Amino acid sequence: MTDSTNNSLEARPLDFIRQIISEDLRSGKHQQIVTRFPPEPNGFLHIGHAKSICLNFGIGLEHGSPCHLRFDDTNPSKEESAYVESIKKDVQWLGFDWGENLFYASDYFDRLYDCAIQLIKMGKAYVCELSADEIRAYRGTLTEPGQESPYRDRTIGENLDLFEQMKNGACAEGSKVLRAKIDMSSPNLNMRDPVLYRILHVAHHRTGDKWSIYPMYDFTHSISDAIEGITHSLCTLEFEDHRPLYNWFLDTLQTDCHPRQIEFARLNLTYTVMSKRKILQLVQGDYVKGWDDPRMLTISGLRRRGYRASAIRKFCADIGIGKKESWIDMSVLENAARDDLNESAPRVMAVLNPLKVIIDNYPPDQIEELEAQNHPQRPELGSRRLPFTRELYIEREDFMEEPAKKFFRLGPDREVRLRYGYFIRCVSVVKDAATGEITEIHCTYDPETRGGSAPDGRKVKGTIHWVSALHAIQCPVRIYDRLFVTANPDADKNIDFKDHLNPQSLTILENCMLEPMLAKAQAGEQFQFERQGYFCTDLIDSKPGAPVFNRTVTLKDSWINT
RNA sequence: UGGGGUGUCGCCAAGCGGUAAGGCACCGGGUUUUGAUCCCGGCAUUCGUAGGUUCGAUUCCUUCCACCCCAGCCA
Repeated sequence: MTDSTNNSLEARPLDFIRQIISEDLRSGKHQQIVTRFPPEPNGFLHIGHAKSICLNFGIGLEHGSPCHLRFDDTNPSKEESAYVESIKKDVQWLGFDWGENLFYASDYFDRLYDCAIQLIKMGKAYVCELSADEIRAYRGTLTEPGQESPYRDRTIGENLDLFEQMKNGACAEGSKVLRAKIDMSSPNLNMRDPVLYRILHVAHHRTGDKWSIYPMYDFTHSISDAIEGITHSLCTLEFEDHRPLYNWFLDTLQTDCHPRQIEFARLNLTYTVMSKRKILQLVQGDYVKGWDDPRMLTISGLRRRGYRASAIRKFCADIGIGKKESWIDMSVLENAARDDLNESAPRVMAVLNPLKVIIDNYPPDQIEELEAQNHPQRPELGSRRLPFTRELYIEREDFMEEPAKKFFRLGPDREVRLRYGYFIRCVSVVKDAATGEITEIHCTYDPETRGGSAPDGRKVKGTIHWVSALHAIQCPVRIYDRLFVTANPDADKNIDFKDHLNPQSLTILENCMLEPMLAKAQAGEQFQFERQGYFCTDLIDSKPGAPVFNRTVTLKDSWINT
């Protein structure tokens, strides 16, 4: 099994980035490669980040080369150390290891400052006192060139002096910025004298109040990559326009290392939103219960939902890497979870919506123990014993008083198999006189069919799950569904994406009846509830002896589609 | 109307001048004490468009079309 998994992985063709890397190694351009995952600690990681993590760390694993984890912490007004911790936890949980290579852009603030001084001395940077609005106005438009700032031709000495003042906290926020002197008429707006440093009188979660100026992304990122000896700097498509600027910094400063920036398409998934801004709105507006709400496609939400890291890695491998703006169907993610859990999750019986069954001809005080396999395809996972008694619960959906045409389950005078139990036949139905609701059904069992097969060879169309009423444990099960009802919640700019929220994304079932061994389930343990889906005990809300279950994903169901 | 990108099956995605891999989804059939899994089979004479080069083009050239990104002192 492991072999076939490896083979299929090896058989997978290389994506365009891995092709470039292979060629760089083959040609001798690089002896070793170094990649990096550079998150900004301003939120939790989500499935889109997982794509980048699997790419960067995956390449590292494939080549026995390092992949750095570097926090791009240059905007203290939005960043927190709590996010740093959650990001480290999630990357680790996904199964990746940065080893000694944990870095922060803020560690480079001194060197970045030196680079800025260097640019000023080269006449390639200047202190500009235009306001933010003026800078925008001077930048020009997409079709018209910009105008040069009146401060553009200050002397080097003047610039040095003013930048020093900015650094010392002598200037008000917004009063000055340091800008690169490139080309105000460049068709690429990023080259129109981009801002390098802005004044921010904000304490930084790592450097405290040492700085009152903070470097901007483009400047910081390119130099940080060079400092760390990154060979391939992988980022998403929207940075394509920034590549000339990335290169300009490294060329102008003549750094020893000049990484190659390569852009790939970010992940879009149907029935969800991926932007941090929107995810933050869902959290802060209490549309979900926190960053790790199991409906969220954050790494922590998926973990709580019951996804294993291996499922997320498989998903990332399945979707590939390209430059085309793509929308991956949610079913691909769900399928990755099923595939992964099908192999590993022990099978168990759980009745979500109980209907009492009384077996009239079963001795009232008798308790039998019936053997059930933990995983029919993997006998090495062993078996367990299930108590069988006169009163049971079955799934309400498994009984129809007037069975539909292809309904294989229980109905009046119909016989079905209780999984690992007996064949039972329904003999009568009891209803609530007032509501007409079925309150219990009476059946008879065939003692000859113990274990589930008939000596006379007769067949039965359906096998249903059950649980002994006397022994079942009652506990809540949370049924999660997709968070949005439309495939692309933010397709229409005139409609708030939150209007597409699925009101049924969470249903809490309070009196589910589960087989007794589940009382001992450990937090985070995954199971297959036979014929229902994959479920796990909630990491947060489960108490010892009182588990709370979350539905990770349903089983495929060809009946429901008929 | 400036610049940068992208267009191969419903959704992803291989293909790198020699006659369209694979996954998801879907549809058949088989096995099955989970209507699950598993197993077989089907699923683009066609690669955004129109031309050109070539014995031969999804792959090279040109035209046009469509879509995405860029005017933060965010990343």
